[in-house]
Amino acid sequence: MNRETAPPDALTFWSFVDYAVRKADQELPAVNTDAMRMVLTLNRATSMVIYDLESTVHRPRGLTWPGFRVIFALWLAGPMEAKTTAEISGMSRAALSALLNTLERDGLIVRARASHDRRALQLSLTEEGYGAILGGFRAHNLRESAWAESLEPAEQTELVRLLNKLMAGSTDAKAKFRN
Amino acid sequence: MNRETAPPDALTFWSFVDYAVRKADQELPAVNTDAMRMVLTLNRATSMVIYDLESTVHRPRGLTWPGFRVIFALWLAGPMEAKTTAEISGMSRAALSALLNTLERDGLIVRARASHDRRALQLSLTEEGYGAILGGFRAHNLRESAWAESLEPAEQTELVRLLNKLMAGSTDAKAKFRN
DNA sequence: TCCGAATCATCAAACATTTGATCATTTGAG
DNA sequence: CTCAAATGATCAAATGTTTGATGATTCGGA
Repeated sequence: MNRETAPPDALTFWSFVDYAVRKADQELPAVNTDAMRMVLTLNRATSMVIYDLESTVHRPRGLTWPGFRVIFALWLAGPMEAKTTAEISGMSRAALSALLNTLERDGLIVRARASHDRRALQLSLTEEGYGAILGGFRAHNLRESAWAESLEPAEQTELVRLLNKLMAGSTDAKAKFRN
Repeated sequence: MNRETAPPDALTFWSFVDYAVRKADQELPAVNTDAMRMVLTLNRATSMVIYDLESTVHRPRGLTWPGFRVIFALWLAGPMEAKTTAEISGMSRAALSALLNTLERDGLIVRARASHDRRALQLSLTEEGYGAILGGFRAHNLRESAWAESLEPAEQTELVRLLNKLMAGSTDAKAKFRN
């Protein structure tokens, strides 16, 4: 890797992945450039979609993206233990704990001790929380649809299949999971 | 949507997408379930990969995931203006500003005023920053490779193609971009 | 039954991100 | 040339995440 090489004239968000892969391939021995490209691209595509959804749909309605995920899970799967909520919405128990402070303060959810186990926490939506998701989900799904229209139906299916296969392989990859 | 329906016996990280899509389809009119499934799956797959890379490779070496992204960009594309760094690493100028405080304090990067425009900031890696990325990138790419092995080579290529097509469609989707 | 181990939740400190405001510098129209 | 508008960077306040520690409750083997 030549530390003095100047960047190309127009290094932009769009050209960076190609540039990075080419440069790493030239300068480093034994780089798996396909894997590098896959992870870089996956990261970027997701960031774009999430940023769009959060900034156009949820923040204007008073929810952050993580807040939406939790309310969404509670809306779909009904009252449940906090441990389950954390798992299905893909966050650590500690992160959920902090997030619940905001959601509870805003009157969207209610915390209650579980009857069968006084360590456990039972979460449920308030009327206001129910209303928040009702209002937001339509707009959310419309923007999801706009993104999905970039791909043919068969391509959408294939993308989902590939992502699921990638996730399923995490066991073989000995990937680390959240708490 | 039935607000009283109890969640299934075993609602887990793995079963949630199927459950959510089925439930929404049953209970709501006119939901685009394919788009819903695509965005949910994209989000989950990316979270898994990034969490694994951050927690097994970068945090143990003293870098956060965003910190790595910035050092990585500077390593590959050489000294550059902060504005460019923010753009290619997918963060807002304000977020980069805060992140640079940490990286500068840790002695990994140097801030300097650009000569041609005294408003602009020129970023470059220090010796220590250069060493940090040299040590970490190998491990990073090895884990990327482990993830990529879940897919056949042709599937990796196809996944990247579909993600790029998705991103390219953001213009038609009138997606909102970062600052 | 008792007590150590496991489990559930929260806390604390450090860090990163968002939006919106502010300050310094540069640009460009008149 | 002048001054308002645009641009680059930072700041401020609120929020969410991470890791590691601490409390409370339950479980399970001796």
